[in-house]
Amino acid sequence: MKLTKKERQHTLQQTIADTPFVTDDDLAKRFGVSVQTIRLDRMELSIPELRERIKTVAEQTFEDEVRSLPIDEVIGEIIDIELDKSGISIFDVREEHVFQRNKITRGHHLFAQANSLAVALINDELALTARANLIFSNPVQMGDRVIAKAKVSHRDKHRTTVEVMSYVEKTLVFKGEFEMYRSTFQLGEEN
Amino acid sequence: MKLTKKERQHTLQQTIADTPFVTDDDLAKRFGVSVQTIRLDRMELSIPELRERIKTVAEQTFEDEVRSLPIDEVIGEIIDIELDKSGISIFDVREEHVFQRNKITRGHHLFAQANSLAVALINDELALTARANLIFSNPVQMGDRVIAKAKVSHRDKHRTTVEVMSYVEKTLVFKGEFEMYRSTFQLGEEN
DNA sequence: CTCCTATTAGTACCTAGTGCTAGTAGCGGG
DNA sequence: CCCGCTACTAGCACTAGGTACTAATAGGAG
Repeated sequence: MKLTKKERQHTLQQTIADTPFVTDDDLAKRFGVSVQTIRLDRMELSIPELRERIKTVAEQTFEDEVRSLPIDEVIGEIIDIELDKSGISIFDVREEHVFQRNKITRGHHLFAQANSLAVALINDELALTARANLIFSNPVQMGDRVIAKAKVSHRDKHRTTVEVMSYVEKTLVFKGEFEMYRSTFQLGEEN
Repeated sequence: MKLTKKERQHTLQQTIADTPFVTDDDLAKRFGVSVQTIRLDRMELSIPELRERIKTVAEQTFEDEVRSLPIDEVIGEIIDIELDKSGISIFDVREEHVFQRNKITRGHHLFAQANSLAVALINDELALTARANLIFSNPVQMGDRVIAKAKVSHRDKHRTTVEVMSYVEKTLVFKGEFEMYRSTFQLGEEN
């Protein structure tokens, strides 16, 4: 038996969300209705045409790429940064970041957020972590928003020490001291 | 004065690389030639049409999204383990684990491997990292195989200390001391 | 029986092209 | 001076994957 309009529209929405590169023609065949019906459905649900959907996805990538040039490969979103001084990043803990059994955030994600932020802070061509001292003071649950605050505490010719404190609400959940190695040649101008 | 064919084609290639969402019409106006000339240029340079370019970018994103989900559970492959005593895991460094600029492994992947191994060693329901002391003694390149060896060095009622040494060939690249917190209630069977 | 909803069919038009044929402008060689 | 070559331009038919619109039909509720 065929689906009702409501059922079909609901399924349609799901199908397009899962496989956005599908044409009206494909959909019509899949649901056993005419192309026009699919078009009416899309209109009612305000789903744009295939080309617009593809374009949106592509534009997203392009924006991401442009944005990710300087603040490259960061875990968590950097919301404020002053090079060689301080920075703040946000990391929302989702399903894939926790232990399945107890829904507690796996330590390496907190480390990754803090370490990424520390790397981003360094105003040099090359920045590598040389040493780190970590304290995981409180477990972080799924759904928590972790705010990491980093501050450069010491700096000499080749080494920069960064202190990162990560909080959920007002609670300190992680503290890390990162000794970062910098390359000698500095670029000076950066954005 | 106008550009020669060679100059135009070279600039065209650059322009499309920079702004892939540009139509032949736009390009024709930009270079002061006809649309047909642009089409001939694209053919000679085997540059696909706008829609194909957009589609390629979009497909890339879509694949990336799927791929980026599982930074999951155990990082690296555990090849030997004796609970509460010692363990070994292998981690092959690929493209997605390194900094784009210098192809050096990002620190959090080495941490993740070591920390995962430390967690796996603990024969308890709940194992959380409480503290860690890390030394990244040598940079790890793309393509390297990192072998992490973990050993339990100390154990009391609630805490277990695990020492992890990671090597590429015979070179120590990472050393970590993990203080792990265990839950009291033990299950015995685990994998 | 009539109104309403759901669906289908068909037309004109759009964009950003491909594929093809044909024409022109300028230049060098014989 | 015409011949041939390269570079460029123009036009037409056709394509996919649509939009926008009109019209027709089937089936049920009141």
